[in-house]
Amino acid sequence: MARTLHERIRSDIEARILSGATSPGEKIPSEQELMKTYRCSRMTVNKAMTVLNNAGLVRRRKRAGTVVAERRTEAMVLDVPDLAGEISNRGQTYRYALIERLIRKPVRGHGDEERLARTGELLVVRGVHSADGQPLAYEERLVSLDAVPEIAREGFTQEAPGSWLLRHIPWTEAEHRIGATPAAIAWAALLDIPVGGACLTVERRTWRAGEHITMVRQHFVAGRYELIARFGPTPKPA
Amino acid sequence: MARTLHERIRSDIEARILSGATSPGEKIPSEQELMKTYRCSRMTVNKAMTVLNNAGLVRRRKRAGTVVAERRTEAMVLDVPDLAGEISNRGQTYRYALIERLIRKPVRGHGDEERLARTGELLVVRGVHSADGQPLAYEERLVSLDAVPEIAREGFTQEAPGSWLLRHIPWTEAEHRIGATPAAIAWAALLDIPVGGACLTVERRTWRAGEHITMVRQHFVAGRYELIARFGPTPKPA
DNA sequence: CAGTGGTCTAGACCACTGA
DNA sequence: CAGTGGTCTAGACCACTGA
Repeated sequence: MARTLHERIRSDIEARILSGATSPGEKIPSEQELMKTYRCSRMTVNKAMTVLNNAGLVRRRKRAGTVVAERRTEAMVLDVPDLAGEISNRGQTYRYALIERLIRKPVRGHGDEERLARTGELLVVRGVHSADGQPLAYEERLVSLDAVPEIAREGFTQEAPGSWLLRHIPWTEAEHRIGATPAAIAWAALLDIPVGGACLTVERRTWRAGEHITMVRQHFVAGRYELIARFGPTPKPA
Repeated sequence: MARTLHERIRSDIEARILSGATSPGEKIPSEQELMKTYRCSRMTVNKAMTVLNNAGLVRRRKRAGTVVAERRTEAMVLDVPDLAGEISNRGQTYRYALIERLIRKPVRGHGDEERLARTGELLVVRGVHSADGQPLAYEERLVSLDAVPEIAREGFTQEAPGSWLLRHIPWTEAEHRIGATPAAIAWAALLDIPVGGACLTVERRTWRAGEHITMVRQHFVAGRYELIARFGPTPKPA
C-alpha cells in the first residue's frame, strides 16, 4: 500500500490524525516543511494535502496554515450519527436507558462476535434511546475489549456506548446495512409498540485502521427516524 | 462556478458525459489534445482528469487512453439502484407488473408534485417489482414531463420507469430518505403481506443539472431487501 | 514501438491573512 | 509585510499496452 510518494505522505498524515496523535485544531507542518521532510517538490506535497482537505480531515487557510479538522462533518454522505446530539439539536430531550450490560466471551460460531473478539472478551450493551420520553430505538451493541479495553470501566447507565465511542475512539471505516424488521417479542414492549410492528433496522460495523471496534443493531420505531443521503457525480468541494 | 482552469476543464467534460453527449465506452480527447484545446500544461489537464477518474465518470488506461465509464459503479457510497439488474445479478428472475399509469396535472398544494411539474404535467406510474415470482417492492413514481417529455410515449407494461430513466436520462444529483412504514391498505395485498406489516421505505428524488426529474417512493417487504453503505476517511481509489 | 497516462521536479505568480 | 496555500508551467522519466 501507498506505493507513490504523494500517497505515502497522505497516509502518513492521515494515520497521525486518525490515531489521535494530532488533535483537532492542531497545526500540521507547512508545505515547505513537508518538502524538506520528504525531500520532494511542492506539487507532490500539495497533491497529498489536497486529498486530505477534500476528505475533510484537515482545514487549510492561507497564511494560517493547515490544521486538523474538527471531528466528522456533513461532508460524509452517510455519517455515524450521534443520536444524543441529533435529538438535542431538534430541541427534544434525549435520554438513554440501560437494559443490560455484561462482559463475556464471544459465542462460538457466531461470526460477528468472533470477528470482534479474536482473543479476548466482548462488552455487550442493550439499551433504549428516547426523545421527549417517547421510545425511539432499541439497540444491541457489541464492543471489542481487545480494541477498546478502557471501555470496560464504563457503566453506560446514563450515556449510550455509541456517544462514548464517538468521543473517545475515532473510527476510520464504517459499514451500514439498512432494512426493515417486524418488532420482536424481546424488545417490542421496550419501544411501546406491538410485536410485529414495523421498525427501521440499522446494522453498523465500524473499524479503526482496519481493526474491528464495534457492531450495533438499532431498531427504530417506524416513522420516528429517517436516514438521509445526498449525492452527486463529483464530490463537492469542502 | 468553475473559476479555475482545471475546474473548467473538469466541468466541461463532466457536462458532456452527464448530458449523454458522449456515451459509455466512447473516447475522450487525450491529455495532449486537451492541452492544445485549453492552451495549458499537462499537469492542469491531468488534475481535471484525475478528479473525473476518482469520481468514476471515466476510465483511464495507458496507451488506450481515456473513455467514458459504464453507467454508475460501486464507487458511489449510495447509488440509484437498478432493481432489474440487481435481481438478475443475484440469479433470480425479475419481473415488473404495472398497476396504473396516467398523465395528469399536479395536485395543488402538494409540494412534491408542484416542484416536479412547475408548468406542465406529470407522469404517474404505480407498479410492483418481483423476484422469482415473489413480490419485492411496490412503487409509486412521479416523472416531470417538462424535464422528460419523451417518456410520455412509454407504456411501462413490462419495464419499470426507473430502468428506462437510468438508460435514457443521466441523473446528476440524488437524495434518499430511508425509513420504515407499516404496509398500507392500498398496497399490502399487492405485496402479499398483511396490512401493517413492516416495510422498508425508500423515497428518492433525482435531478439532472439542478432540474428535478423524478420522485419515487418504494416499499420493500421487510427482510427481502437491504441498503448497504460503506465509507471511510479518504475516498477509495478506483 | 509509439502513444498514453502516472508521477515528479523546480520553478513561478498570486491572493489571502495573521503577526 | 511575510508566510501560507492555490494554481499553473514546461519540462522529465517511466510503465504500460495496443497497433
